[in-house]
Amino acid sequence: MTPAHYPHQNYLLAALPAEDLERVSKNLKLVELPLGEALYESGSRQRAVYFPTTAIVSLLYTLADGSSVEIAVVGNEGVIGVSLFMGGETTPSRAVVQSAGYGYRWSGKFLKEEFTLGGPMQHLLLRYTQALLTQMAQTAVCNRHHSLDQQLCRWLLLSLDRLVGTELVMTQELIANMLGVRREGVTEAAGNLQSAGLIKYSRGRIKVLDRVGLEARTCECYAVVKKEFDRLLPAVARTGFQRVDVRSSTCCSRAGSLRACECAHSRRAAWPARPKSGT
Amino acid sequence: MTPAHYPHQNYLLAALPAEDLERVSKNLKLVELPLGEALYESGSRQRAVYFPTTAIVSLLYTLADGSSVEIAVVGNEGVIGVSLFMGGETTPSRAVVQSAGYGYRWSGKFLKEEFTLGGPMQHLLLRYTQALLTQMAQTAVCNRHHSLDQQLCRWLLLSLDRLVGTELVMTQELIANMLGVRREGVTEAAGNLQSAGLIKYSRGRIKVLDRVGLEARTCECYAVVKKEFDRLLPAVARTGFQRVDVRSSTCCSRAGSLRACECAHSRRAAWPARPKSGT
DNA sequence: GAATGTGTGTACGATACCGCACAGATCCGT
DNA sequence: ACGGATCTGTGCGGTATCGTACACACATTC
Repeated sequence: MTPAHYPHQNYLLAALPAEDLERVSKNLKLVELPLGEALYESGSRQRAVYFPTTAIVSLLYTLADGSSVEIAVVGNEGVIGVSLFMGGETTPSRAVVQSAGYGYRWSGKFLKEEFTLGGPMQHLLLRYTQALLTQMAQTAVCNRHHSLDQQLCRWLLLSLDRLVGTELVMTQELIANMLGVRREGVTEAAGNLQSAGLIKYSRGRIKVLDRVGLEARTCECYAVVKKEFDRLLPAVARTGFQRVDVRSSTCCSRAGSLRACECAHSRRAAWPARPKSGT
Repeated sequence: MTPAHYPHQNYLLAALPAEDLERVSKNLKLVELPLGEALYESGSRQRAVYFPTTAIVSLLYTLADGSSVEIAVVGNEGVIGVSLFMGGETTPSRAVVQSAGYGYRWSGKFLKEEFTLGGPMQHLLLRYTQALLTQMAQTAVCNRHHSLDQQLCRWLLLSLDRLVGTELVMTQELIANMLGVRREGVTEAAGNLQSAGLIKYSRGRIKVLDRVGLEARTCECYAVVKKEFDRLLPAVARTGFQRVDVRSSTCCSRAGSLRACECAHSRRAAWPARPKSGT
């Protein structure tokens, strides 16, 4: 069971028109992204962008005292390294693989060439960046106003949306680093969710039992971010999917939204894994 | 004493090469931006971008329960309405004038035309957007990790950098809304700063007495954001200033950085008002 | 100079999270 | 089976901020 890899497992790449994807694909290189690997460090010059397919990457900021906070999370809906096309070349934050998997590496040289064409790729990258902007803004909001319980729900949902299945491999210690809180705080919050029957925790594995329950318990921040991603990057199923070997069946063709169907034939219908229930 | 207004009072516009600024200026419209005016509301379609000259604008997010948080602050170093060229047209946040003044309005139609040219204006707008990204990220960090005292210092400094002079007109109530805390909390924090001799407070007027002291007392977030703005938008003095009636004197010509000189001839050397002392 | 409104200072219990310390539980290599 | 490492649970005092309530200071108007 060695799963095949395709560029269109990343939604941004999948959203490209056929000819653009073909041109771009020539320079994409499939890379493994092991847990903990840093795709770039604070202030270091970035040489390439990464389009995750099965990996999840956190954008982290590390403070002078060593503590850290997650600024945003990127999975197969996005790209790591926006500063390359935004023009800054570096950022003060780091990008660390939070969940091991694969992704496509695209050299900065080719990226910039493609970007200056002003075509669909530029358009997609900029819209994605706006979505990222929203995610960061909402992280700021959430950090200020919401309880750790709520933030943990939000974080679980954001991760879940970028994964296959309902299990995440992640210690409480790591989650604490992401959320910028104590490990004990996460233990307590996770305990609350577990008693409520929403998740099942065991030594670095979190099984989500009741996604709808999580959505009910989280703050508005999750929905705001998700809605904005859906709004800004809606064209995926229309433009990309049907051309590359995923047959357009009824459930998929009606998409017009990043929201994927849950039917079995889709190699990755993970982001988002399900329609949002509440709002 | 009616001060004259020029597009190049905004640093982004000032950074444009002569011919570009000339072309762009034709469609710029000077507008007054009174305190409290909303340049756009959450989710509403934006029709134009604004380049503040003397006004300061806050990007605010308002929660379902009515409380609000400032996501970022924009003055004469930037532009309001990035979603217009990023492609989203709207954002979940609002833009509210925090300090009355003037700015230039640029219709979305002309903006998009100019943007697609891929020239200096596109370049500048994207780099500015990256700086904005950093500011938002750092706001998230700060909200998580730093004390209200520190955050107030950061906020005062960010505002001060975008103003002429050392006095801000702003009630504690409003500051509390920006920082997303109670008004009483601001009273206490401001009291601390006042006892320390750093500021003087009186009924909606804050006079900054010791800027260096504020910088010493604030968290690293301020310096990170400022440094990133300086790094991303350094070319102002080189490209823009010398052509438009500000003579390039020794102190200004060596700039190569947004950091303006403090000599008297500069119409607005307010952002940043002074070299940062610490770090 | 009295009345009203707006802005600021203070007080006090409640609470969420912190920092630390340590115990129990599970996993892994030998 | 054992020992060590890693992960999770719990307890406790400390602290920053919250929510609420209210008194005071200053400005404007009549």
